[in-house]
Amino acid sequence: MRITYKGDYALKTILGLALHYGNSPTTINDLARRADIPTKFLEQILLDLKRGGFVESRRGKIGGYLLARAPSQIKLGEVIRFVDGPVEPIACAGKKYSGCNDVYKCVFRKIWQDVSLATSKIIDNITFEELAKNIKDKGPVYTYQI
Amino acid sequence: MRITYKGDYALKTILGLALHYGNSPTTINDLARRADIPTKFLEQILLDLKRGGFVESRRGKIGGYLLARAPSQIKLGEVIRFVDGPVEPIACAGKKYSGCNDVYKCVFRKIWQDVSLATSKIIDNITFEELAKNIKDKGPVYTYQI
DNA sequence: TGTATACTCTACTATTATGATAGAGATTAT
DNA sequence: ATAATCTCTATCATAATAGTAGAGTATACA
Repeated sequence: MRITYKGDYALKTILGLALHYGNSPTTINDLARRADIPTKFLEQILLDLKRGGFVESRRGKIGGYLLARAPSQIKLGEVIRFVDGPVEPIACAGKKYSGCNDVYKCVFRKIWQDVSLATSKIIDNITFEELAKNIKDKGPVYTYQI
Repeated sequence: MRITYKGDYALKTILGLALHYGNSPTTINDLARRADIPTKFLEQILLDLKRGGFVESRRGKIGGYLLARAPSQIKLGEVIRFVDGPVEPIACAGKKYSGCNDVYKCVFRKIWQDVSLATSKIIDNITFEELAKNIKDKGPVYTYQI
């Protein structure tokens, strides 16, 4: 797994929305400013996240973005996989892979699968509700660093 | 962590040499043919591995490559890190990182560090001696698929 | 001492991914 | 109407990846 800037921005943005969950929509500009993300880049990322079913949008005045689901229903791993692709360090570790002559004899494949599993156990076991709680526990929301 | 072709080739090559440990040098051509690696690409990789202290070379007729250390003294993780870089999924998970305003408040950093640690525990806990043994246990050496 | 074999070194190239930027268009509250 | 806001497509610069090419150097052996 490698987290790109795009992935990093996506996670920070979802967290930003999670901290605002239940309230009015947040604008792209606000989200970009708070997490220090180039606005036009974030536009594209948010469109992606919308297509992925993670966020919803409202157009026009008082428009902005909202989470499409409760923070407790969004796992870290889901977002990462959607934005940055599979967590496997190499394609041959994937379940469906069959590119080698004899995958059963490859001693490395098992290791990459172990790594993938260990990674998944971590990222699929934490939701944005917990992440938001961690932030809130650290101090007033207006000072958070995401 | 992402394993590139270069990394994959490097690992397979070290394993190929581990299977031949104690014998005469193996030529680039042999290594390339056995693991289905483009010869000229493997040349460069082997020069890298030599600079990294993983292999030694003999020039001229009956020349070729040898492991610089016993397979039991070469860990998988060492080779991966040398060829493909740090295992951290994002730079901010590194020990020395200090790029953010306040890394202590970033809820993601801890997660990436957990992932890095879980990955390291796997790849730093297996040597090429064990990998070679796995191969040998699967059948005659001349049929191995690395 | 010549020559075949094999490693060494530097340069070059094609393709793709990444990280953006630009600008025109569509929607909506007031 | 109009200002604020999201939407969509195109474009671009840079770096990484995965090679390829070719001339040069060292060595065993006849």
